[in-house]
Amino acid sequence: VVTWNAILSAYARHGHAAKAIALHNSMPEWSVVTSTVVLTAYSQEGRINDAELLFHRMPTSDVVSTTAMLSAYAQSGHILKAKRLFERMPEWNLVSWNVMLAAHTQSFHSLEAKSLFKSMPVVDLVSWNVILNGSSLEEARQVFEVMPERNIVSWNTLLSSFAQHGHLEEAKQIFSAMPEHDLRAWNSILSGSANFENFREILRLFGAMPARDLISWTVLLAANFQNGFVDRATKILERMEQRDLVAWSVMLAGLAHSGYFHRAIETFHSIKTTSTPDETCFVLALLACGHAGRVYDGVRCFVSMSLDFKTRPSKHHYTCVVDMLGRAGHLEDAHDLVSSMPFAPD
RNA sequence: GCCGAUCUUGGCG
Repeated sequence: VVTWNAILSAYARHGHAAKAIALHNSMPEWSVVTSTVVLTAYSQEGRINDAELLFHRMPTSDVVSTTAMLSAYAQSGHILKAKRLFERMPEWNLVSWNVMLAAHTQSFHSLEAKSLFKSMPVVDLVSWNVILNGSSLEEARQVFEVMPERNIVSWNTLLSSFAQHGHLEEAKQIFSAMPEHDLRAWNSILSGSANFENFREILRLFGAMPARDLISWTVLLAANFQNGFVDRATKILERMEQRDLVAWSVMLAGLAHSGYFHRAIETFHSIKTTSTPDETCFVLALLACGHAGRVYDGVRCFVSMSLDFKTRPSKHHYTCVVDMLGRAGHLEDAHDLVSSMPFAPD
């Protein structure tokens, strides 16, 4: 079991949560550790219901598995469930406290986070990093100064706060002051520049990077679209050695944003041949169909979501289709869809 | 003694 678990967690840790989930069925024996790894994998895949089901079916649970469930709730935005579980836990440790802390900052409840932080029996560097991450720009500087120690995560957190808000001068100062630069740091600066600086600067940074990963390439792809270089962007995507759904949706969004609705729809069809589109891809495809006036394709896409891909259409998807039908003058169909959808119309 | 949970980078909203 120990060996199997090690393999499972190796998959999960390298971003292959789906493989870990698939693999665990063929294991001869299970332990709490197995369930915890799979629970975390479900959470990474956004399958919160499966995580919950697994958790409730576990023959035994301990602090670690309960904390994993807590984290799954927190990451999926179920803060109330997280709170309830936290209160019912038989024992707490530093990690479970940190998870609750992060649950609050991720929901922007910074006051609650602060009071929780103050009430914690012990705090460590992770707790400080969570607080740093939940701080406003002005506070972040102070928190960073006051922290008893800092690591690369602290530096990256500070850096990305400034970079994401367009304070690039300060971000660059922080970058130069950092003891070391990992890919995350480079990517933070790159994406900050992509959103707030001119295109030459992005190219310069991209060229200056000691290494590039899928995220770096995706940022470059998006930057090309933002600057109107549609053909360059297309070539970049073709030459990327890996493409995930984020890269594909940047492509879809970029094409649609530039008015190439038909090319976006073609792209969507080619995505389907190699991967399972996620909710964002479907939204973008439906929007493209709507703008291109391709009602038939849009409806087919919408139907195939649940039929072929087992993806439950969200309210957002319904809105796209209703909008598409409305624009095309199919008012009755639009109305029928609104009355048949499992959401309250808004 | 060995395997599992928490913090930092890219897409639509």
